[in-house]
Amino acid sequence: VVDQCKKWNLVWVGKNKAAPLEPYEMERLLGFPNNHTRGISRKDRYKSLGNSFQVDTVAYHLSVLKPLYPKGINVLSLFTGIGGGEVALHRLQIPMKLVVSTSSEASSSKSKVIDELIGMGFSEELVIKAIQEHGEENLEEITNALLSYAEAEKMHETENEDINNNYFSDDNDDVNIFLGLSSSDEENELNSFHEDGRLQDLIKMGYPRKEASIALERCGEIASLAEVVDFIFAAQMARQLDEFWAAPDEKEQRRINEPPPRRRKLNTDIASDDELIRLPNPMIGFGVPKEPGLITERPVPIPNIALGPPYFYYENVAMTPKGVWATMSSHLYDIKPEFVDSLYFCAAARKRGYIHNLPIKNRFEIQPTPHYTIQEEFPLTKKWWPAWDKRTKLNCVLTCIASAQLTNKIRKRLEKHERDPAVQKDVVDQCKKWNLVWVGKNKAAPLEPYEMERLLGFPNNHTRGISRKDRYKSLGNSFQVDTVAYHLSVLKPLYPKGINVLSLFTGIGGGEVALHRLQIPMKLVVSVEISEVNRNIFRSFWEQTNQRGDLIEFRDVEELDDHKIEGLMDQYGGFDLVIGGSPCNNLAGANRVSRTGLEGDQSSLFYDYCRILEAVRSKASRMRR
DNA sequence: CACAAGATGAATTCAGCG
DNA sequence: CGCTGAATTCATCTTGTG
Repeated sequence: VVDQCKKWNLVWVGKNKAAPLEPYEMERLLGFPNNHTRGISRKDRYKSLGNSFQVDTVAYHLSVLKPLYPKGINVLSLFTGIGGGEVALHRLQIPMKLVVSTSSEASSSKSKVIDELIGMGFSEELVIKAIQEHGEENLEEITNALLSYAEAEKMHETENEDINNNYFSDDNDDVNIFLGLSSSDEENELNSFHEDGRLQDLIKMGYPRKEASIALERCGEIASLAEVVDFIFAAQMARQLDEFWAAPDEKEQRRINEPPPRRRKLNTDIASDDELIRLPNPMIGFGVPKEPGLITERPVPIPNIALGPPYFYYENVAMTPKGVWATMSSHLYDIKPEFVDSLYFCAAARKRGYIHNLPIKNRFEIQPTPHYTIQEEFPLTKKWWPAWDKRTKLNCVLTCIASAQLTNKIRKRLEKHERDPAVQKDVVDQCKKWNLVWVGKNKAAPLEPYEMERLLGFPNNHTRGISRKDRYKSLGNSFQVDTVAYHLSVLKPLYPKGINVLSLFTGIGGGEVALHRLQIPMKLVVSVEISEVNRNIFRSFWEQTNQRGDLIEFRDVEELDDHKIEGLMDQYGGFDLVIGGSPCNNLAGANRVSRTGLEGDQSSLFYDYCRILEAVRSKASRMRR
């Protein structure tokens, strides 16, 4: 195994889980700023990074230039690549008055060269001006033009200061003052990225050790100190607000679940009127933290037959074909679904319906809470976010992402017509459609898997070790952990000693992660999941978090017949929670091919959820007798 | 075989308005 | 109440490449 690890340069990212480096990790190893190569295909990122300088080494050699050229240097950069030399000079704080860059890769490097010119030490206005005057095709003329500009540029030397300091993180002015560190100290600080170091600093700054270490765990090791501080601060704010909302006034609560007091028009549809379930607006279910409209009693009480325990929790997409939720509700004891949009819990929308028989009083959030806006969740994007892109929330995380070509197209369009409102609107539309974030000048890129993990409330690297495509698919199909945890939080006081969980369609274990983060011990988890990669991820999580309970895995819901269920319940004393979200393939709006409704090939597995739930409930009632 | 890229709309909701 | 346009959406399939 070690031989293989050496051969392929693997690192250990989980129990028995060795994975190749991610592009952003290579960037760090080679001394590049975060996201330096982002916006091109993964393959190209590896290729470019593999062909690049190690910045610290080169910088060591180049450092002798610093006293020689206090006012800056002119650079002719051959075979520039991703600009390792320029990055080295930049980090040495040697001003680059001029960079003329050439590259042997003609086709793909043109815009890359332009990016270098802009990103490294050159005034962006000048580069844009040169491009506009000479067309982006003619590299020679552009560089000539820049040469002549350079003369004029000599006058104001210190102009470029604000382009600097995009290393590793965001605008950390506040933290800087707070820590009382000089900027060079801080750079070393951030550069070392030592976990203990960051923890020590946080404690020194007066944060409780536990809070600090939770925040570190949640933010992940690539987060800067500033990000972590931000995170803790937001969590503290959230707690205060939580206390504020803990005593809700019972008056203004009627606008929640489908209030229409009068009958609608006479209508001959088969499944209309009572059958038709309308989505609430705003989609806050029985209430969400930090928003008005919290209620503590269900408007429609749970039928006696469905009262828990055992409790159950069913989830699926909110926007289904018509009548689907009415059908699902009718098969789940006529309980009205609770529709919640996860944008009230994190920085991304996720409209989902939940049918459950849990109490809804005294819910609480898990700490620390995620950030509520894109720019706070991903501070690195703040620097590049155009003023005309008004988004503060992302759209729903799906199973597919945009190609790197789209990033390229967007950049080229913006380099030409940055100020054209029509182009801006078109770009924003594309960004919304593909859920892009700004990671560089004119550079809008899709989210990385680890960023999706953060958005959805999973620990860093939760899905690591499988192919990128599978990571996106598994994450797109998952719960938003904070949302689910908010609903499940009522179980905590009920089961201080832990619970037995039957987890259907486990996926990557969103429900279990929620329980884990609620610190509700899981004495037993019986998990059913068809996909092998997902089972591996979940088992990894189980081992990594040192769970003491038993984990029993099944592949298919078909395997779980009444006999097996009763056997398990006899052996372990029954289940306390049945949790799962059945496949949404045939219900989801993004499906152009087989959106065939609840009776579709995969989505019809909903009926297996019902069958198994009923088996569990009837056995439980017999066990009580 | 794995993966990246590209092509492939419709169902549903909602705000706004007459 | 009906209309219109805009916005959103836990995706699938084929093809080319290495």
